[in-house]
Amino acid sequence: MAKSESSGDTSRPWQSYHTAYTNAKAGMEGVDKEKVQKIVYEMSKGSKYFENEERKEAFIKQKIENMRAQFAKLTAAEISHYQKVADKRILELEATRDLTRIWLHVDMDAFYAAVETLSNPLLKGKPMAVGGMSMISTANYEARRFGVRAAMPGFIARRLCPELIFVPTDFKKYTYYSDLTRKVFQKYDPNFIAASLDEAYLDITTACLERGMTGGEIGEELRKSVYEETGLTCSAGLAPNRLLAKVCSDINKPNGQFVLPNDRTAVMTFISSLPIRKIGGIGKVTEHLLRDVIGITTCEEMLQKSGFLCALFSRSSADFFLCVGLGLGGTNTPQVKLRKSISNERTFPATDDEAFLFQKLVDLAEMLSTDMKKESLCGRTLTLKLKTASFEVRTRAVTLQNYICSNEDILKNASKLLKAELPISLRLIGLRMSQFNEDKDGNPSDPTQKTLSNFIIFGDATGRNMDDQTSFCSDFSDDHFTTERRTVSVDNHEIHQNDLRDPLESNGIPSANNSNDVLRYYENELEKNHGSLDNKSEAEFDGSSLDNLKKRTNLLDSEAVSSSNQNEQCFWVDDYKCLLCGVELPPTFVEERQEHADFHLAEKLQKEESDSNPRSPIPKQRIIQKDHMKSQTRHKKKHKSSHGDGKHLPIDTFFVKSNQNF
DNA sequence: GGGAATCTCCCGC
DNA sequence: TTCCAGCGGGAGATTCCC
Repeated sequence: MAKSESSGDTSRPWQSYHTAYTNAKAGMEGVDKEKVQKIVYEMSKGSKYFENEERKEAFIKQKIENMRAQFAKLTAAEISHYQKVADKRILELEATRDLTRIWLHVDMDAFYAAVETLSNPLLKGKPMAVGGMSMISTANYEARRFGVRAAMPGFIARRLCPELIFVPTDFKKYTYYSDLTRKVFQKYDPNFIAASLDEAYLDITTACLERGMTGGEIGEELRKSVYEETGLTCSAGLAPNRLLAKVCSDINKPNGQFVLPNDRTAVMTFISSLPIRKIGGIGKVTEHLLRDVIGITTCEEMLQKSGFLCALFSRSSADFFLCVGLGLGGTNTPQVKLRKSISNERTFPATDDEAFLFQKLVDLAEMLSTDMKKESLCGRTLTLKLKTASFEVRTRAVTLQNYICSNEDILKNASKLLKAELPISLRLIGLRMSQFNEDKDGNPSDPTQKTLSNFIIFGDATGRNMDDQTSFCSDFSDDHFTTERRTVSVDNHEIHQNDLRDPLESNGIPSANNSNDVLRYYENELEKNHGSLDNKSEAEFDGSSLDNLKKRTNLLDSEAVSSSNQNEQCFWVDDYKCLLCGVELPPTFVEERQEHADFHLAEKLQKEESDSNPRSPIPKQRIIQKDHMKSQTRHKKKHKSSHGDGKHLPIDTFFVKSNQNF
């Protein structure tokens, strides 16, 4: 959605609509790019996705503006200083150049699509994509001629190519063929690095020496061997390091290879006109930042403008950019890296149906637990990922006292995180576990370090056992991250923690396989909670459908999970009339009702404040409200900072990639 | 101030 | 008709506690 610098022609707005799939990919030469852009734009315009892309684009624009302002403020003395810093760093990096290794990057051609064609020859020669209407994983070369490519929604792909054949993904099949290719790779480098199912890096220096062959000859032999073993073609790139080998493998795709000699001049010539976007780790955002702030579009310019890179970016980012300019990349075989996290996520039609959302959580917890057990993993940081109906992504994490891997433990903690976000309309839920037990033997460790999480979850930092704390953890008071309130007053009626326990708590967790059970369980819980309120005012409830029940109990439920909804003073007579002032607001006016309730709450607080004895305790509601505001402020601040400060580029990308590619 | 936890962002396949 | 994934990695910023 980049309404970027080039979007001057308002009669052709699609020209500024840049997405991952409007960029050229191998096999897309000759595609009418403008036609594709126009179709993609027309089909996306007005959607929630489109609106979110616009929001994201605005943030990037702001980032660029911030960095431009910094750029403009640089004094002559500062520029001179940073140039010296850069020159020194370039010399240091140059000294690390190693031209003794020969790296080969092998990339299978349209892998998933090729495998599918292999198992169904009728697909041969026809435009085909692997995936579904929502998203396609890859497309064969026939489909790419229409502009269809990976990471494109299927419905757009079909518009571009009406005769497109869709084939569902079958990872078992791809893994099988991937294993076959890896057996071949192993012959050339037993320590090869598998980057994905269809990509690998091989250090073939030893193979070249032992066989008296050049890198190019080995590349040809390896590709032939892969074809013989699998019936699939691949492309290869040969270069002195992984970063360059990766770039090279894309040059003669499909079924070809490119050799970059182990010679400094050859490397520097190769890199000189190379667009920065070709480098792994430089994506859309980084490309825009470098181009629009400093005017860098080629790798060579990284060196020419090295002083500005050092002035505007963090040390590690600048280092990465300078390495790119010098054509340096990884030459050593890195140690085998242990897995850092494991996750599951699922997309579904956007909904705010809490029973549905909790059922999704049940499913995800079970999947995650199964996956963790398969790999003998136990972790202590659980992250809940949410994508709202408007495509906003949120994550909420908790670090636990003990390492966990059981379905029950995951669910118990995940549901607490989710509860704190309700009510919410979501289109995706994900669960990720990290901070694994290092010994990987599945035995829970007992980290005794006192942490904020311990405090939050256990109410103290003594490291008491979770089971001992079950009821407390399930208490909604911990949703407010406080330790003192074990009951909450609702108009003089105390709701005990057990009355409001987590519907997915381990005691009585419904079967993950039976969504009806979950729904029934959830409904029971609603009714239980509701019962407490019934004591207050029978007149409010007319005992009708579950939907009405849910609507009516929403108020109370929300109190239990969100500190923003402390509207105890507000009751809706006949489900639409405020008991306090008589204003009529139907249940569908959720936000308006909330605002109205907040108004009464504020009114009440004001009254309490003026009436209260200065020495008496602060009213509970105020504590809650304050907690909430604090939390809100924190989120707002983060939001602002993460988008407002263009100085620090996410280095991770670079060094994640540098780890992979160097 | 340091360390841990949390959250967001970026990237690639 | 359908209407933008799932997974993994990690840096940087911020907040909080000690």
